Parts: sequence; structure tokens; C-alpha cells
Amino acid sequence: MIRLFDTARGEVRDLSLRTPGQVSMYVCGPTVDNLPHLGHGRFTLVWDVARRWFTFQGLNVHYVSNITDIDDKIIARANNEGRSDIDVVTQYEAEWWDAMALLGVKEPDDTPHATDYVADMVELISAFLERDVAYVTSDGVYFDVSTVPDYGLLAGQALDTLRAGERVEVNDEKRSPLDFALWKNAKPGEPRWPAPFGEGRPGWHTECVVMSLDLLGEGFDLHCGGLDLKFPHHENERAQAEAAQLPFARHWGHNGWVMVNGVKMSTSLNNFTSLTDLLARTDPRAYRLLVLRSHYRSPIEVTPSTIADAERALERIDTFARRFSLPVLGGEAFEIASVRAWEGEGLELYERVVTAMNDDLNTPLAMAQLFEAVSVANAAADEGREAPARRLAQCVNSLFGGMGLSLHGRNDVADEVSEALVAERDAARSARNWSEADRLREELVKRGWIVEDGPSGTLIRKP
RNA sequence: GGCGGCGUGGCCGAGUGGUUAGGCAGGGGCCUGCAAAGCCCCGUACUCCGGUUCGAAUCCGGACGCCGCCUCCA
Repeated sequence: MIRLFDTARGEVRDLSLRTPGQVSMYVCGPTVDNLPHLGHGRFTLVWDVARRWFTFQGLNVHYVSNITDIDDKIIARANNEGRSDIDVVTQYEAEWWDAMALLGVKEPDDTPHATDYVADMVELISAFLERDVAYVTSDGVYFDVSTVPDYGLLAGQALDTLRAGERVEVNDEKRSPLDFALWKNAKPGEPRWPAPFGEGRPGWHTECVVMSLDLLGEGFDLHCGGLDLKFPHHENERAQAEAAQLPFARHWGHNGWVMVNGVKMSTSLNNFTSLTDLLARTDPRAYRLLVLRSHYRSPIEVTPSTIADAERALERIDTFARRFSLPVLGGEAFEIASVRAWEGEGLELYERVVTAMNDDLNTPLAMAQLFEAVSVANAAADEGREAPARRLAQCVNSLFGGMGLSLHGRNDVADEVSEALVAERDAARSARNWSEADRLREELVKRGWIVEDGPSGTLIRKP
């Protein structure tokens, strides 16, 4: 049984599925107005790992994650840069998918775009107006949060205490500062869609509720996103579903954020590091490993030092994969790996990892167990017990794969000249001509190889 | 003001009552022509003060410190 923390209840509980064997999950995606930053990288990795793990456990996952392609920030950038909003969206959505591909984040089964759902949103907003849970002001349509009795459930606060901390409000036409925009009237030159209550564009909170219900249906299983979406975004989605009397998410999952020198990384603080930059200069798997080595609900620091730490840990398991000539898993192979026959030490490892993962995705504990198994297999091989070591190594590889981490086990193919140098060096070593062997090693290093002596002679690989 | 989270060894980071977390870095050793890799061993821990208990990082009370949400944000 998989257990997960449910924000709505404030506790870890069994993942109770609408349809046994099938998981429907919606992960709030990005607004494509800028390059993705490390925080985007984290949430996509966290929920990618969850998705892969569910799949690994034999569940059939329907994973939906949206692209918000209409938003104030998009319009602002377009205006500032003298471009069309479509131009901005096209560029940054492409950047988004490039980053996701590098990170090894599996593509969602569905990727709804907000602009494809405007008509549905208009319909929902009209219904809210008819039922008097929304009202029209001079700049748009607002949702009246006081009509939802348990508003504040996800925030863990009642309406009145939320209001107590309200900040300066600019729009005095709103009945409550907590009321949120369902629809924003278009100003001159802004993108617009027709609606009975005036041309304009939808509010952010309405997009996700419409798209998630359309693609996953009522009472879908899991709604996820960064902790900062808990309130007000997810609260407001939930409020709309309540108002529409549509059963909504059965579970709410929120991941912790990325910190910078102890302070949250965020768009508004402008203290973010672009994910695109990070991926250009480091092995993307290092970020996945860094994310896996801390609990998904904890904050993480992503610094040159923590990334370097993860890169060295990665070298350890890559070396391990090379030692046992483990196949490089990726794509479909990750899932195929899950159906292997688990037995002996591999089965014990599998069970420990499953226990950790099914307990609210305790990936750091799972990582610890896998690294432990790496040592065990290495030690066994050192003692000459090759076959059991190899079997355990294959289990380790499959389990890392179950979390989307592929080990790079292959030795690189050498060019003819390098092959010749390797052969010469082996000859020199056989002749115990150490100075010549050392000279040839230098030659190979100069050609960009890492040189190691294995049982069968010189091994070379690229860094 | 309300609500929530956190404080573990040089660094990162698990762990809800007794049993090895793990990684990275450091020291010693084995192996190796040397190197690399690997293996073995080692040290420095649980913010502080009380309490409960045979026994607490783990439970209770208090103090101090840090962070977040109540505004757009993954």
C-alpha cells in the first residue's frame, strides 16, 4: 500500500484510488513567460519520480500537466520586448520542453494549454454568475469565497483568520480581499476571448480546475504542485469545484521548494537560477540525484557545492555500472525493468526500497539502501563472487531506473589510434616496462581519456 | 496577529524510544609496478534547559534561532 502526505488532511495516509490499479494525477505546470528555474526543475522531478514509482509498482498512471500560455506576465514581457504574446509563449514553451527532456522528465500523457479551454472556462464562470457565487466588477469577474463554507481547508485556516493577515488591497470593488479573479477584462491591445460578461481572458485559478476535470474526470486521485501553490491557487481551484458541486482531487501533494542561501527561490524575489543554465553545465542526472537524496516535502539548497556532491556520488554509481556492464536504462526500459524476477539479496533490497518509497516517497532512505547495495555488490565481486554480485547489481540498476535515474555503464568506443595506444600499453605492462606504460598512459590522457587498469588490461573512457 | 515547517557529525541528508542510515569530504589500512577504482577501519552528531523512562536525536514542557504561507510564485 502506497502512503502519501495529503495536504487537505495534514497527514500521511493511504493513497486511496478512484479506480483500483489506476492513478489519475494532475500536476500544475509552468507559466511560459521566462526560462524555467530550479524550482520548476524540482517539482517536475519530484512528481516524475512519483509517477515512475507508481508505474514501477504496477499502477496505470494517467499524468496530466498543463501549460499556462495566457497570463499577465506573458503579456507584460510581450509588451516590454515589442513582441506578440504568442511569440513569447512559443519560445519559452520550447525552452521548457528542452529542459524537461534533459532532466529525463517523462512527457505528460496530456498537456492541456489554457488557451484551448477558454470556452469551457467561460461556461463555468457564467454558471457561477447565475448561481450568484461570482460577481462582476469594472475590471472583471470575481469569485465570492464566502460562498464556500470550508474555504481555507488547504491553508489550514478559516476565512476570518486568513483575512486577518490580508495585505494592502488595491481593488475596493471586491467584496472580500480574498475574492479572486475568474476573468480579467481586456485592456486595449491585450489578447482577448469573447464572453457574455465582456471580452477578456481567464484567471489562472480557473484554468486548472477546468482542465483537470476535463481530462481526468470528477474525483481524480492526486493534485500536485509546489508548496507555494497550496494557497491560494489550489485553495481557489478547490473552491470552484465545490461551488460547481463537482468532486475534486482525492489527495493533495505539495513539494518543498528550492532555497537560495536560506531564502526561498522565487520569481518575485528574482533570486532564481535558470534550470536551462544549470543543465548546460552539469550532468542533469546530478540534479535528479540531489532531489532524490532529500525528502520531497523538505526544502533543498541547490548550490555549486551540493551539485558537486551529487556529481561525485553519481560517479560512484556510474563506475559501479561500468564494473558490472549494466545496461543503460531509459525510456520504456525503466518500466520493463520492474518486471524482473526479484530473488535473494536482490529481493531483500527490493523490499526495503519498496517499504521506503511507499512510505510517503522516502527517496533518501531508498537511495541509502541502494548505495549500501552498491558496496555489498562491490565487496562480493572483490571476493570473487561474481555471479551473485552481478545479480544484485542488476537489481540496483532496475531500482534506480524505477526512479528515473539511469546509470551510465558503457565504456566509450575508442578511435583506432587510441586503441593502438591501449594495445602498446598493455604490451609494455606485460614486459614490465613501467616507464613506457606510464608514458602511454599520459598519451591517452592527453587524448581526453580516463585510464584505468582492470583485470584484463587497460580500460579507457571519456570523463 | 493567525497558521505551518525546521534546527542531526566538516558539508548534504535519513531516522518517532534501545539495534550501521547513506553520500561527499578528511585520516589510516588492504589491493595495485604506480595511479585510478574497489574493499576494510576511524573520528567529530543530534540548538539549549528541564521532565517522563531502566533507556530519548526520537515523547512532554519551556527557551533560543531560522524559514515559509496569509500577495504573483513550482
